[in-house]
Amino acid sequence: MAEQGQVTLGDVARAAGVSLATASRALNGATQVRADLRQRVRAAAERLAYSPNAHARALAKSSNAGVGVICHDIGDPYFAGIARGVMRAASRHDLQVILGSTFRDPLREISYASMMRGQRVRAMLLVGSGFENREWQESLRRELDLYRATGGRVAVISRHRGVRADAVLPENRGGAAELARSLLALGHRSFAVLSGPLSLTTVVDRLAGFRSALASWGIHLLSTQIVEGAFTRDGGYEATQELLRRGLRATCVFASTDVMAIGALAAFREAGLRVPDDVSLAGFDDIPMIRDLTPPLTTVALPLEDLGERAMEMALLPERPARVRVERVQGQVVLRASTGPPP
Amino acid sequence: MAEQGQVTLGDVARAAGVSLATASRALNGATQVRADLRQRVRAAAERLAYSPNAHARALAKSSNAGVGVICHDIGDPYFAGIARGVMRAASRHDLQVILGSTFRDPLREISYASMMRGQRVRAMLLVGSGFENREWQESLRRELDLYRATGGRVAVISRHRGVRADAVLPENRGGAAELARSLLALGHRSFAVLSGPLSLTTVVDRLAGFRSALASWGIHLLSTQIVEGAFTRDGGYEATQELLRRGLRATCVFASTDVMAIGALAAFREAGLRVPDDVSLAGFDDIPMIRDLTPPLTTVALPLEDLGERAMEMALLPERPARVRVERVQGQVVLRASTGPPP
DNA sequence: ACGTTAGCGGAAAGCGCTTTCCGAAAGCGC
DNA sequence: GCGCTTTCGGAAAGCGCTTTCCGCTAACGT
Repeated sequence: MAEQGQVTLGDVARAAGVSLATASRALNGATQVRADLRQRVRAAAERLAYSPNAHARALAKSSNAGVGVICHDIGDPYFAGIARGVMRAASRHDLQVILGSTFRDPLREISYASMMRGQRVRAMLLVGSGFENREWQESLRRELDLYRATGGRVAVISRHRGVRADAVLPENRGGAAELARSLLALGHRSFAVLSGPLSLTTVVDRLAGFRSALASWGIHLLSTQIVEGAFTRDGGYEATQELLRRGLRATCVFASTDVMAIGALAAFREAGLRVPDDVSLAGFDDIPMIRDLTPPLTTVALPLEDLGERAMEMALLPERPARVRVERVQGQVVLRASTGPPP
Repeated sequence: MAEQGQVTLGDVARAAGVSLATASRALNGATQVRADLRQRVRAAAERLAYSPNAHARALAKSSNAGVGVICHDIGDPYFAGIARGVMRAASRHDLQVILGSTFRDPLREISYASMMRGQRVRAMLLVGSGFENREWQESLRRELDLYRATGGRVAVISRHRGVRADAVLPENRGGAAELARSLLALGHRSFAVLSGPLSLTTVVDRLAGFRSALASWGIHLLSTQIVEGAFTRDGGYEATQELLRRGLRATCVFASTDVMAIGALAAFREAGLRVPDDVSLAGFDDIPMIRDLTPPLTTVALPLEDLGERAMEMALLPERPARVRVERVQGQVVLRASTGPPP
């Protein structure tokens, strides 16, 4: 109980009058120990407020009861939703979660990965689209390869050209295409896109899917009608303002993510444009809050919490099979009041 | 590079042709090592893709470069915002973050705390109101005392009767009182409250503050006009429905948190009540999204990200002083369009 | 009642790293 | 040029736990 004092297994053993080895076995319950002894050890441990040193244990067993999770921004509802699923899964497996939030800095992503490798985490989860930059992809891939070489498991959610790993992949292309078809069915023939940073694969895929669906109707996106913005509410807001400055030549706007769409909604409102009467607006992800906007936002729904749970489970599966596993997750188009027929 | 192979400091030392001790010093840079040797060691480490085993290091130094953070629900925007601040601070100090999400289960809270004690984290951060249950408080307090007895530091955000720890305390009472005064100033004289679970100190404080401000105007809350609900959007939604069933006898409704207020807004809309024309609505916290609701929500703004950063910094301060430190954080009443004069 | 087998508990060898303690080598003054 | 101080690098002792290896006791069969 002293400031410096750490109660060790040895102390417990002594207090219980057994050997160190017996104490260890009694507490971990693997091998047989006489019931009364086990009881005595347990009691001693309790009495001394013994707390096994996780590092010593990890070192001795050369395995660790932790997993690492790296995301772009834990404050973003998209990641927060996924993180919730991850926590659930981890808790089921009695694994602690080490969290990294890169704030979209690729360097930080790599440094987190490296730190987690040093921690010898059981598995690593990369959440969110990777960076399109070859150099970083390369660094990250190297880091992950090293990690796997020592038996680590890697899974990713939605991403990462250049990283060969088990993956839970939202159908970004397919979802966006499906959304485009729904919008076409509403009668829209001219579109604009508020795109996230085109350095992210997710963004590229969603744009590609959307575009290809339009193309098969012979509709092309004007380059002036694609505005790139940050992956945030304000990014969407500003991109929309830019779009309006350029002159909106579309009856329907697709934002790469719901978060951006929220910003767009605000910008439209400020500009005096009514959604969906003057312009329709759709997003992607189905983060919880958008149901409560006015109007509620049309989107492609992703089961965020599931995504997290499934990726975690996947990373925890027994042995790495020869081929990477890929679980594709369909997005579900949800038409809400933010989209309607063109004016 | 083999499946099992872990590159150790010994391997690096051998490859560099120096002793193990020298290798350690060369890499950590504390003591003097000849420049050329250090270079050789660095090169060898690089070549072998050496990754220091964090557990071995933690064990040897008996100190760990991690902090633990326990919150109720990482998926909740309130915690997500705080978590963002925490991550920033931790990243500044090169500390890894172990995250626990209790999903409002006190048992899980205690088990996280205990696990983090086992991890010998440098500091522990408890985020979110504590449970009002004496028994849990007691268990948690014991766990934390044990943790501190071995030199651990604890800080809390917003909470925890029974836990004596450095704290960042949002002025829940004061903020709610201030809000009440603003609402009174708008002309309201009859109020209803959508309260979160009364087992949480935060909720109790906010209710008390609100109530006391009313009391000084001689206004009392009818017990039928206080409805308890879960701390979620749906909790707010259902509590509002219950309130309507009981008969709304108020011109203004105060929800303990913004998240609940969002549910309330939906429920009012469904019931055909216009906000703020028929009823005014206010929340607490100022989570980002409520600015974009229709109408934008009046609330008491808390600097969420700051809260996280400050608590983290506080927990990391050099030595524990004799008295616990307390930083009080004022909430700022932000009047938005969800409140107006009574009908 | 004796030999055999099974099973329990103790001693000890690590797990990979840090760090103290020392001896050796190098640099300095007079 | 000799003795002394100063550095620098190596050997070794842990950090707290798990686990193998073994000796011992107890239980069983005939």
